Amino acid sequence: MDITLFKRRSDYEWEIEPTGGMRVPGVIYASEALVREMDHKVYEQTVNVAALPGIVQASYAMPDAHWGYGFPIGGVAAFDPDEGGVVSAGGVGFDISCGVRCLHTGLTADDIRGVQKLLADTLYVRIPAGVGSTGRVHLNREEMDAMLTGGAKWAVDRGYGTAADLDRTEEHGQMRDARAANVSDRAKKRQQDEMGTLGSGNHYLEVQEVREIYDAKAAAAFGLKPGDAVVSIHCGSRGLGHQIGTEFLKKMAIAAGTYGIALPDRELACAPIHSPVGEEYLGAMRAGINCALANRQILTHLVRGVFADVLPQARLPLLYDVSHNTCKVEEHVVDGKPRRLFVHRKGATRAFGPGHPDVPEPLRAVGQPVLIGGSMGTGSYVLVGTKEAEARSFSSACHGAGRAMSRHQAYRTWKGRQVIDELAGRGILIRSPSSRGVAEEAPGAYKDVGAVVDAADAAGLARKVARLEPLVCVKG
DNA sequence: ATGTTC
Repeated sequence: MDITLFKRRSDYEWEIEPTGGMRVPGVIYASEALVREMDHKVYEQTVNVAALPGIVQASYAMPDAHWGYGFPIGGVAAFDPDEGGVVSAGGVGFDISCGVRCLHTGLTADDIRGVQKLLADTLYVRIPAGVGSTGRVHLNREEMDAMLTGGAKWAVDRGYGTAADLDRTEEHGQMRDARAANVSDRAKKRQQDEMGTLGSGNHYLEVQEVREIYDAKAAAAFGLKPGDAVVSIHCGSRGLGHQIGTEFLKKMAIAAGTYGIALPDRELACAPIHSPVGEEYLGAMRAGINCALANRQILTHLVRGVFADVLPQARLPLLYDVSHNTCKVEEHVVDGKPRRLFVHRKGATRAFGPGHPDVPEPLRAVGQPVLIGGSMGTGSYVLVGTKEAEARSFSSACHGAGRAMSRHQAYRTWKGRQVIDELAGRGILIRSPSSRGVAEEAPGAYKDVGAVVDAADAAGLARKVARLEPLVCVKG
């Protein structure tokens, strides 16, 4: 990307001054090197979002931003319903409430290495992964609606996990104001056999080792120390979320015309927050959030079952569960005044700072855990929310490494077998139903996640706490 | 991301 397009606010904050139809500035948080590496489409899309009605403060892009459908992936935008603000399905993303949860194990990485192959094989057999994978949980109409309303709480009520898990999940595991009736029969049908499944693409389940601690106080509060083994799960709302996104993009394209909203890009289809379509989407999207929360909760139960058999001394309490594809109603201070805003985070993680009432009490003094998934070879990070991010990004941070190479290019560059062998040589066991998927997810196809989290840290969006490296990875 | 193009 051409760096001269930006006004440099600091080494990690790059402003696009408002011109043309832009109602607010664009702001990209990244190092100069990351901005230069970004696709020019990130610039265009950040500019386009800034032109939407009711946008507040700025159109933001996180350090891992890349080209998405309409909104950039790694985009954050907040809208005020009282100023004509809109909600956009493309501003949430197709995989509604895709996110990451991290579980302690009470074990060390050495404990894992003793049974690493057995653990990898058992996880692979018991955790359904891949395109169209189905699970053991099958929902009739009544249970589907209960799940869409109840989220992770629904799952816990049916024996998949414990009440303590809910204390460590955003929204306490149950998104309010979800409307199962707003979710189409087709979306429900696609999901009826897909609960407790990982899906495909960049979704994964990993057993990881805590390799480095950057913030001793936060790490202690999070219960992380070097050599600890943890389990991270990255997945979302599967076919249901995708179907909701697809249907509402069409409805919003029509609604935008009806309400006379000038769209700089057709993909930015949106509707006023308080319009019938806007409210219908919000109810369905919240049901999609509950689907993703329930899905990760059932997967957690499956993982605990595997550990009970392979490493029965293990205990797997939840550290935290974050979603990085959402639109949520939050109170934020803008120009000294608190306002109720609809915050879209698409490929961006909520990152509440210390003292925020929505951070679980045992963690509140240090801030919300921010879980960042990396690639199979380079590992992942745990960060913590900061006070500064409130003013900088509506308390948001990056969500992952971001692709540096298209899936197709990665498929042409690597063979799945080659990636698996190379990682095995470094002590990382990969299990996947798709050799092509592994090639597409080769570590070399991703940006350097370390550079991304360093930029997030330096920009004050969140602070680095720990780095995790994979021992076992089940890929979809 | 996605019953990998309704």
